[in-house]
Amino acid sequence: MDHNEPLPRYLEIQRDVQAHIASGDWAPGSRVPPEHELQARYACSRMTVNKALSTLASAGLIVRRRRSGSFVASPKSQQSILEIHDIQAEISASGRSYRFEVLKRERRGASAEDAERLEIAPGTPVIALHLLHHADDRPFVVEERLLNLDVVPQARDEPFEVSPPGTWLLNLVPWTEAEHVIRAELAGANSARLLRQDRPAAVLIVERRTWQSGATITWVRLTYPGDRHQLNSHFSPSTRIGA
Amino acid sequence: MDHNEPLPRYLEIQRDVQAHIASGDWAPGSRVPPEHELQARYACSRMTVNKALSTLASAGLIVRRRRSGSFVASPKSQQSILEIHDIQAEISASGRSYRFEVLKRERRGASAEDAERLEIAPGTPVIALHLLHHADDRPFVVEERLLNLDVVPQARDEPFEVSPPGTWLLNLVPWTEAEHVIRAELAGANSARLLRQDRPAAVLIVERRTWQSGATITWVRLTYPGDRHQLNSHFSPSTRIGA
DNA sequence: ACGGCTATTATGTATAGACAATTAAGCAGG
DNA sequence: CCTGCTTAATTGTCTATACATAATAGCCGT
Repeated sequence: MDHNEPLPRYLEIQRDVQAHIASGDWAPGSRVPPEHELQARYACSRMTVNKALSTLASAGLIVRRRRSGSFVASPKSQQSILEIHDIQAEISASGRSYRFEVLKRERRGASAEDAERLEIAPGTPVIALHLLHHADDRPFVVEERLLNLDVVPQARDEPFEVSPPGTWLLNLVPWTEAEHVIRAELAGANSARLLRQDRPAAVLIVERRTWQSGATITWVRLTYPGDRHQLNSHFSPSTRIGA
Repeated sequence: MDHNEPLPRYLEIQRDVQAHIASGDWAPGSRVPPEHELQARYACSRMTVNKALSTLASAGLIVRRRRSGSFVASPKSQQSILEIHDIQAEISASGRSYRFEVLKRERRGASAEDAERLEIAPGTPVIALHLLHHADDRPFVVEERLLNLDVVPQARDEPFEVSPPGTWLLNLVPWTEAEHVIRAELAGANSARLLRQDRPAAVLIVERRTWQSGATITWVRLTYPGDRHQLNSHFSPSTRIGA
């Protein structure tokens, strides 16, 4: 068939550890067994374990410290790779005050549109949200979000009064894949009103989907006033190699 | 000071190889010396060489094949990581016909603005270009570009008649870092005219800078009609590890 | 309590050697 | 000339071991 031949040992170990992390079995911040322990468990040499863990470390899934041991990286560190992200953090980082309001919160079975956006079956329970984020009391971005309750059942009764859903999710669920679609549009009546733009005006629309090992966690559409916001991202081809 | 202590051997080798690639000394497709040769040259064990080369391979800078050896990767493979990219390829891939015209081509000493965009000293020789790309004979995107002749001297007398500069660069120079700034604006008179938009209209502006080991290669501003184009990107937190 | 010394633990790097897997290249036979 | 076999080059993986390095934890003397 596909790969009947056994995986190399280091990959076997690597995936095993990865599975523990992805499943939440080993929570962010918790300790990964030290090399000598894994060595015993998998009956191999320390170099083999080391290769597995070093790879995971360079991929950012775990953090390793001498004498202390290896720890599951907090989702925080993943966020920095995206660089387009947590709105609360983004605003706070620029020294402005942050505030958000929930315009709508609804639990429902997925509509046809919801189902397409989350790549799930219609009728699957979801949470639909509309929010408005403010920076220094000026409207900053409109957020429309769908949450897949099959993947994040914790959201079922979460009121999102303290933390906005983006921040809440980042602290709760590690994601393994993301997709962005970005476009420019003329502001519609509704977003212009919410964002207090004089029409005609341009808006920057970011639609993002996030997955955790294959299952869609959330879909979000962010509508920014074009003249007041821009996206930045800086990256290297893959793992950074040079200095 | 900073790091007086010597680098680990494997990093020393890794950077040495990387330097040969970045400088163009070892062109894309050319062969990297086999492990046993580097082992002799650096007077170390093969595992050390292996670690250096394996890292470069996982970073996509080289490709390794058993029995054949290791080869400098073609910049082509790096391109797929950016995913926002070669306009010619993007249009051709969607089955439309591609055509471009050079509206302006000028060689000059960097102006204050040029200098800031390329992060170079004013007066450094640059090439400034204005282009218009067409898909199926409809205007697709306006390109404004600056090329740093210190890094890419080959561009000095390149007429850009066959390939547009983006494609030309991708095939010539490997990049090690890139930065994007994305925003939405109302179309100005000039871009609306070139892109044949009815005003008011929204445009999506992408500004990209590309570096090769610290030196800015090029700055480019792409202006897309907002209603006819969107950016897509799909990615995992860092290097893909799993299947 | 506080400060500093020491032992211990875990990772980081390196070595020398071994065998496996892949495949290009050359060679022999038709 | 083509076909198939053999050889050899090169990377892939693994082991066992060693020493270096960082940092925690505990101890000790004040």
